[in-house]
Amino acid sequence: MKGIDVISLDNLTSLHSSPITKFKKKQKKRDQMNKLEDQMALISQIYLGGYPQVAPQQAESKPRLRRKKNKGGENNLSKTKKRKLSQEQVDLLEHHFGNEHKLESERKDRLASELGLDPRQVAVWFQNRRARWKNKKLEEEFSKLKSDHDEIVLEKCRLESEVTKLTEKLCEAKEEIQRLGERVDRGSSNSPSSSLTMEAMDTPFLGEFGLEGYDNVFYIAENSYNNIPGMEWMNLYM
DNA sequence: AAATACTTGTCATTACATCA
DNA sequence: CTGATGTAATGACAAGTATT
Repeated sequence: MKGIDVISLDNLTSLHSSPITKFKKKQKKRDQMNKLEDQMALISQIYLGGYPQVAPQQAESKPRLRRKKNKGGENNLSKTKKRKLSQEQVDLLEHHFGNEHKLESERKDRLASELGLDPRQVAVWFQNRRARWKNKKLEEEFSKLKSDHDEIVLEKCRLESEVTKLTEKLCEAKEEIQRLGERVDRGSSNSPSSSLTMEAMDTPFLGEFGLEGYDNVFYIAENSYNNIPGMEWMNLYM
């Protein structure tokens, strides 16, 4: 039953166009009804035998049979014949698809008669072509996202190794500060008033670890080093 | 305004054609 | 012959619009 709906609807839809006046629409409606009557005749013909809905050019080659939902099964007469479009037909369709992916019914009819195909075939071709185009776009989008992702993962690895290196450097710096502190403490054990403070350590000290110009880095509120991972030790000197 | 009918598009699926 | 692949065709459904 559905197949028949499609057949009759097809000829109705082939007459439809979106932006047209009401008058034209009414006229088209009348034409549609006339066509529908023709279709009813065609449908009864189909029911009586065969499926003669074949485009002019295809008529003498292979008759197209109507497809049945139940595959195989009781009657083998209902086997669909699918006809491959010729290269010229495909080329022209591709050309039109390149210009515009949507197919207005006027263009569909024009193309169909130009190609010697059923308007329904042209519509179906465009539908399938749009689906293929969409798939291709999705694939392209996917591969682009994937390469972006791979790039980001690489960058993450790079940053992680940099963090590791800097952490190591920081440990070394801590140890060095510790050593210096102990040395100063030992040397000045007789004069407690001159213990080592951050004030006493100016840029040349920082420069020892390649931190020239980073004086401001240490302009942090008292005790706030607790909030910085790996910097808690700084509070010892604040 | 609501119900109904119709059109058209998308999506998933089926079935045929072709090729390795 | 057979399985994989491409694609024409089908059917279900949704959304938009016209009609009653």
